[in-house]
Amino acid sequence: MYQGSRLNREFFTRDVLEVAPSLPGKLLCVSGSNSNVGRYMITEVEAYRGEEDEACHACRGRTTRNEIMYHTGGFIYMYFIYGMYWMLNIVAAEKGIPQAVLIRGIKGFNGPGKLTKHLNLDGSYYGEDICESGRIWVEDHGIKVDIAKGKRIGINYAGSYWRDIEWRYYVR
DNA sequence: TCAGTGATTAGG
DNA sequence: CTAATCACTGAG
Repeated sequence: MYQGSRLNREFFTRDVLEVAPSLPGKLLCVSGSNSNVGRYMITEVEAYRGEEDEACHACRGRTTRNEIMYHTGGFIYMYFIYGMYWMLNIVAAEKGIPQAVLIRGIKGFNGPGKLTKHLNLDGSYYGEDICESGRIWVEDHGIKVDIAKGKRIGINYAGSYWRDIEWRYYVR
């Protein structure tokens, strides 16, 4: 079976506006408890970019929850929302710059809450290094996809500039 | 449109 | 300690 190349530190330490649009078409790989590996094509992501971004969790500075966003790119930021759902994010940029990509959809399971539930991703993945981890990583299989972009979802509390900026990228 | 559901956060 | 909030989902 063809093994794609694993995305490395160099890939994730770029600015989130470079990392996010290059993720749709890549394969999210998760090692199950039975040691089988599931591979799922990423179909939709959103970029959250620094303390100035009013929709970013780091917009009010560093907290216990968003601490990992300040690490160098490639670490996983998981958080629990609405009492039910885990959200999967991958940290981007250099150390000290809080940026992350929210994985909103994979082929067959669109919706950030649905995909984490299906893949059994929870808080135990918080801080996992997606460049080195044995249970979650991302591969490039050379799949070419047509990327579209639009406004981010569910951030109506943010000011109009941040609410309307088109930082959601998805497979057309 | 709206409720479910509980961690996180700011503020006393 | 309290109360408000929330990068969602599914039902009506």
